[in-house]
Amino acid sequence: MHVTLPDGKQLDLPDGATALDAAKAIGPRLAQDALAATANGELTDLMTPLPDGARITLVTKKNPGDAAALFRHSLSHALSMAVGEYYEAKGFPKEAVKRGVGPYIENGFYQDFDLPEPLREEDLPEIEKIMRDIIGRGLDIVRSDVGKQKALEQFGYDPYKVELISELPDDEPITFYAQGDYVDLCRGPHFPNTGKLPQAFKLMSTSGAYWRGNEKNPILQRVYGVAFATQKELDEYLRLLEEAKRRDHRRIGKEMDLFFTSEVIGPGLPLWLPGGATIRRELERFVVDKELAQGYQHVYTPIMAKSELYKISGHWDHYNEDMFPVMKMDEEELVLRPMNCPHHIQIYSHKPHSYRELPIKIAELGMMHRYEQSGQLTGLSRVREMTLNDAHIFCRPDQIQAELRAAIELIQDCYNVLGFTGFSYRLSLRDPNDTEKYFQDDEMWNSAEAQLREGLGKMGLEFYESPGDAAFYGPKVDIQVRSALGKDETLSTVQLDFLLPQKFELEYVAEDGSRQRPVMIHRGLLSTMERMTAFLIEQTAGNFPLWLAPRQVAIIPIADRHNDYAWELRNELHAAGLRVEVDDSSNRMQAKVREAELSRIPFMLIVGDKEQEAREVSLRERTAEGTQERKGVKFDDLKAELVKRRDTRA
RNA sequence: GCCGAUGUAGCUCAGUGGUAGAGCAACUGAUUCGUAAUCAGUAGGUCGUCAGUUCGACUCUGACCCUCGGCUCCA
Repeated sequence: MHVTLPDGKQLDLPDGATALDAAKAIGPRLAQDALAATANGELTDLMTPLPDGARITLVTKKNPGDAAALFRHSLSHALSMAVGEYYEAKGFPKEAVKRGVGPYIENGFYQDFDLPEPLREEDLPEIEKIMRDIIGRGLDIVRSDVGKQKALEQFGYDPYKVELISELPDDEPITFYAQGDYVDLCRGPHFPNTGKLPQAFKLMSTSGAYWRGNEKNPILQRVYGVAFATQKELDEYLRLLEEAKRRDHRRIGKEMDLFFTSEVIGPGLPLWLPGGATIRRELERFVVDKELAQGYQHVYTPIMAKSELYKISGHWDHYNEDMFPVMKMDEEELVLRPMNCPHHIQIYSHKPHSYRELPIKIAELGMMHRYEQSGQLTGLSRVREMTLNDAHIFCRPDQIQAELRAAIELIQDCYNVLGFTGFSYRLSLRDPNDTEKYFQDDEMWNSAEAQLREGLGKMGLEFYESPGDAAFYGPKVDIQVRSALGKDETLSTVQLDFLLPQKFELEYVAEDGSRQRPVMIHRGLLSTMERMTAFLIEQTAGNFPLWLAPRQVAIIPIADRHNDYAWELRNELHAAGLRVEVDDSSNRMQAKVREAELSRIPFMLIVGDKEQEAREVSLRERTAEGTQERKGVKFDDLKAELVKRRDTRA
């Protein structure tokens, strides 16, 4: 056989040769340095026979390519081996430790175990020590092929391995990887020797995980680790985690007195304190004004309805279990609404409509309730009562494209003001094989999906398709916004729906007097007020722009004799609608500055003798670049500037 | 919901069976100060809830509740 090297040279090798053989043929130095290889662009290891005629490259420290995937995977084996030794040292037989899967993941790896006694977090440093020892031992990682029968015998004690092996084809050899006396079923690829694994890893946490992700299966204990090629990268990653903690909206929400939950009121039911309520009110004003300007009509509809309504819409079939249980009143069954659309549909069908009226855009800050699983609740981002910035556009089929464009442009416009720059468009389609989730009407789906694709194309937007992410009633354009921590979150969505108008038999009178069926576009802009607020807190780390800041201006008199002047300025700013306070405590000015900084108040007006005399202030402003000081600023100019900044939401 | 961890003053946390402590915040007094902490004093807790063990429980046991991490990456 032969292989082709990156420089185009051909290398003749004996049949069944591995990448290590190839490296040896090139030179002993390379054979020493090689960590892995690629064959025809795919990552493989040094122990696996190469396909004849493959184009190969060798992975080394200097040419690492995707080596991280390999060493993370090999580290999960080291973890697996270490846990085995840990329990053996405790006196358990080797067979007492059973193993689920142990793949590499983004930034690291995990391994699932079924253990004779649970592993606690404080055991992790000890396990980590054994792992480092295993690396130190410099064990060769050896690949071997075994027949299915023999594999079943070897792992007879481990029901999970037996299950996995049983599902493999009978006639193909089954691959094992061994290091020292530890052997595991694995398709690889792996590093050639434990001694080449990086030491820049850390075991992070343990948790429960169902065998094969199915909650009907037994629960295994999962150990998570992170791993990088260099200590520097690991440190950087750990720093990022610290940063995430620092920005966590639950932490900042507490520090800034924005919201809380009460055990007496119930989990997932947040209470908005005055500060959080201010942010929310500003956001609501902002978005409602935008919508009104775009021809949306705002309504209020009840937060409950007869369960019958959701049976018609189809929500009942799909989300029954995620709704609060029905309340029986007299002869009626009521539910808290999990969605606003059926209510807006009632508004539409309240009276007949002419084609001339369309599009009709019904909007609401609509409160909804969903019975989220208790383990899913988090701060403001996953709650059981939420207010959705929701709208439903009822239009003629010939208006779809214009309405799609208008909806997406409105979203872009709002993102611009909110300072969201990193976002992408996801076209969420149905999974045609999932007959359970999606209503069955190929023609309707094809047509709706084609309309969305056309709309995105016409706007020249880049997008990616995601089958299986559509709503049960139709496909959608989801706008994924990159969070401060680099995770994509779906905030806005535009969904095309031919189904609900049919289910509720919606109509309009066409030009020729015939009855026609309108199309619905479901449009979420700012998501729920809860989620958007959480997102903004993390985005800004609590350092809100002036218009959103719960506390906008702090006036700091240097000594008591400046208090009157401070209050005079405060009253003027307050009259101009700014959220302003005077710190007339007996603290020293430095302490007052510190208090205002810690409270994340964007503007501090410091006033002493000089300022008072000239009706000036000394300004300390928090900017993206850091603290900025401006001395001798005319108060009237500053007031105009603040009002302007607030009004333009700059 | 499931696995694991956690719960002590408003906040951050200490306290390994003998009636609970610190710093910050609060309150009182003194201080009047030029861009991130002035000093002194006072007050503040049915130690998540309920039961049990014990002469005695914040501490040990059990149940429940809240919160946190995970259950999405599949040999």
